Amino acid sequence: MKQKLKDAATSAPDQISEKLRKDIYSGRIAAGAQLRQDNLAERYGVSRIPVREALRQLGAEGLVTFHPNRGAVVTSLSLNEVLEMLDIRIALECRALYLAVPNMVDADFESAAKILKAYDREPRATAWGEMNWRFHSAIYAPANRSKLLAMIETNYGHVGRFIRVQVSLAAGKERPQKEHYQILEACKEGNATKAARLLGDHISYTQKSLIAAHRRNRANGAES
Amino acid sequence: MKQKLKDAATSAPDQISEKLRKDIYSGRIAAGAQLRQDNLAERYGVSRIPVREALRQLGAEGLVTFHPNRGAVVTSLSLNEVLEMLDIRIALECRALYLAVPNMVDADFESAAKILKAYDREPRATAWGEMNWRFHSAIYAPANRSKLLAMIETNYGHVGRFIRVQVSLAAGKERPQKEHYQILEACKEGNATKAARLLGDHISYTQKSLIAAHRRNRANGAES
DNA sequence: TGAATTGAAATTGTATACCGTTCGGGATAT
DNA sequence: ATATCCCGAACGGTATACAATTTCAATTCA
Repeated sequence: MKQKLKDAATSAPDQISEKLRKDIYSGRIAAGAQLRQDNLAERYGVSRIPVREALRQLGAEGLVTFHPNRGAVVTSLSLNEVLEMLDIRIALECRALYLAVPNMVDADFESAAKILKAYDREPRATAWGEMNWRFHSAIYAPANRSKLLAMIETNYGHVGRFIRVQVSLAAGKERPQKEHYQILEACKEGNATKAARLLGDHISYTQKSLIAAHRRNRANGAES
Repeated sequence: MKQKLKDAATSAPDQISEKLRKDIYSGRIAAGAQLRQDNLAERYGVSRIPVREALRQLGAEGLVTFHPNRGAVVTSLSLNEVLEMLDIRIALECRALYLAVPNMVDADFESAAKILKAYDREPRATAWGEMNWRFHSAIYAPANRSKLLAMIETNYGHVGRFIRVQVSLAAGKERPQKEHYQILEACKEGNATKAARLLGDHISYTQKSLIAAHRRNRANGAES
């Protein structure tokens, strides 16, 4: 478990926060988990100082929450908060797509179509999340707005760990894929407004799936 | 210059980052300024450790930029980066307004109108920025999306220090105010789509003003 | 039996000390 | 005069040490 850091390529806090970010995004460190400074310091072979700085960074990104004198835990979001993050996804991604459409060339359509075809052939549900991101980021890339795209990626990663399990199994991939093809078609037509509207509906459907899944859990599982 | 921190209300890094944030937003610490850890530590009566943690937080928010082994400086944005931040403003604020309109009641219209009237009567250009924010945040509030609103506020604050000087003087307040009244009118009609469109045009006009101001500066001032 | 208490271990928070890098100025060489 | 080198001061980065707080279990008291 003890993994050394590369020396001096980037600063220690940055390396640590990057590793933690991945672990949190991927779900290897679950929501609500305590992040003990001593553990992390020993794992990365450093003192607690750079660990604390990494945690502060992640705190500012919203990935971890600080409790005064009680340390940091991986942020855990309520259903309503996840729905709000999806609202933010709608805002950012629709704008990015709207700006991207006028800049798209044939190569962009082809690479996006290629991703969708691979998606069709992919049987493993665990890989769908990655393919979904590859499609979405591919159609936003022509917007050529690095800050906007960075925000989208952060937001997407953050919300991902809460929707992967429930949605990809519950909603399957048929309907999302159909919508992906429709969005790509609107892009080919050069109709930015239509593409953005379809994308909004697409993400909004995720919101509805989440709400439905939550209602189902409430009905089946224990109360609370 | 030495200002003590309140004891233990919130953590020292949080208090320090909050003060620094205000100083940067208000322009009291200019873009590009070096943030010396010793100075800040002495000013706040603490060691460099909590100062460094505060800087890391601000770094994650994009307000300061770290140069390895050379410390932190207040982030400075190019024209294109400011324009991109305004694109993000359009994305987030149009969505917030779109979600807010269906939730608005008469009291919301009245308080927004009151802000606009006070804005009309305000002669000091330095106060316009604050009034502008009061109007904008007032019409987004009924969306009842705390995370979205927090993102909007962060983004607005961040971009503010780059546009205040040039735009408020160059564009005056006549045209923005006219647009504010039009937006409020669309809200009263309950036409969320129209309100969002007008808001997008409103912010987009800021982009155009910035570009024009930049072109003017280029023409008048020194080369580079 | 159960609630309140206390004290030690665990953990966070921060000051101090030390190491490594960067930067600027002066000496030397061309 | 200009360029290069070197050294020392200044500064950033992090390990260590210590102080403060929380936690939890054992103990005491009702």
